[in-house]
Amino acid sequence: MIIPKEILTEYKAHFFEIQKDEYVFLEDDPALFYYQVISGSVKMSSFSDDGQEFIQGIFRAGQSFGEPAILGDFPYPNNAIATEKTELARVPKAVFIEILNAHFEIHKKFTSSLANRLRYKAILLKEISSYCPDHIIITLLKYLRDNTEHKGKPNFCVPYTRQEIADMTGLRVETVIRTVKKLQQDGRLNIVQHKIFLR
Amino acid sequence: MIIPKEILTEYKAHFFEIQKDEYVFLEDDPALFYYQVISGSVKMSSFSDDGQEFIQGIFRAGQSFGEPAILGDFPYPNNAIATEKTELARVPKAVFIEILNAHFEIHKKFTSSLANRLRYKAILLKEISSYCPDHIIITLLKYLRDNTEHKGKPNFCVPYTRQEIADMTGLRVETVIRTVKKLQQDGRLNIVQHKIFLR
DNA sequence: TGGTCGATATGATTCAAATCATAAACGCCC
DNA sequence: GGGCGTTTATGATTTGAATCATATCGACCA
Repeated sequence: MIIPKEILTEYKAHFFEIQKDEYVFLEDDPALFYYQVISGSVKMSSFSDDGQEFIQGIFRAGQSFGEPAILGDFPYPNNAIATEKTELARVPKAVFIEILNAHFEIHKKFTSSLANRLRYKAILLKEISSYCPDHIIITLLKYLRDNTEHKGKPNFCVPYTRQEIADMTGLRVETVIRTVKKLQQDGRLNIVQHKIFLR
Repeated sequence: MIIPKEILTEYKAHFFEIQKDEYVFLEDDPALFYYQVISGSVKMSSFSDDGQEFIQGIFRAGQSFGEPAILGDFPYPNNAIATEKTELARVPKAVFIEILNAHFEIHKKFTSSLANRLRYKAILLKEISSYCPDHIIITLLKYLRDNTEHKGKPNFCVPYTRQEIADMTGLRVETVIRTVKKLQQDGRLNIVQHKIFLR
């Protein structure tokens, strides 16, 4: 919970619910609100001219999204859409800034969170630009294993479909399917009933 | 100047000079210091197994680098190397945090800067993963034009070599050379004495 | 003035991922 | 239980950027 619920309430956050596949905001919308996921999950992605989706991030309970646009003062760079029935809290931009100003430790949590997302993108950028699919996918999966609630737990069950992995890396589904299969044959990951496991 | 010189001095920052091609720190070094460029420039990049360089950023006078590692609490993710004779200021991690705590407006500048770098990487990621070289290069050049001191000035002279553009996008020099030439033929940019111009 | 180095240029060839086509497996709901 | 949509699977073919090879240009300097 990046901003504690008491504080959200104290600053009169608006709590509301949206359905699966409902949009929270669209790419290029002016960034007017800070959003935090209470339950469910929200996907931020955009589409290229030929309709290919690129997933920039998926955010779950306790996480915030869209706040880089507020902090950096630019329009939302992607669409935000609920991937299931989802409960959200939101506060207007000015209130969000006010909260940061009043609570150093919250502000610090946000800079830390931004720094970590930056790291994720830096890793992915380097991978995508200089390695082959198996290296990209293994790096992505290991990053996910080591940077979720799972943290170091053994036998990490990858919570994404092959299509989602494709949409996070820019690879095609068929390539992901083939590569994941090859990685299994090489003993670098396990597949049990189509689910991908990484120790 | 993301942290004003008076404040750097007040907190007893260490000012020093390094020569061209001298390293400031290496990839995976523990992040112990905050660095700010006084004059000159510093390149952050890393190398893939086969020796291909990927440039994550180039930082000039007034800009900071390496602070995401401090703020996000992870090792430096890249090498930092001077691309010319360069003057730097540095303060230890704890002092940096202290400065943020004491000065909300400086802290805010850092969150804003992180958000903007995140935006840059998000744009590049999407481009590299779903578009062809000409689209990637035009998007990169336009971003650079609109997000440097240049801001909107007409006829932006791209301050990078074709090799550097290649190393920022993961394309090969030959591809960049060919693509840039094609873009010129299509009238989407100008080349005068090998220098690339974008209106 | 000639020499060296880094950047730009260009053609020929290769190769791996995208694309296209089609099918099987699974989950879900009426 | 049967039908439908989503996910996974697999083969055949295409394609465009990487790779390899080589040449030219320009700046700097001895």
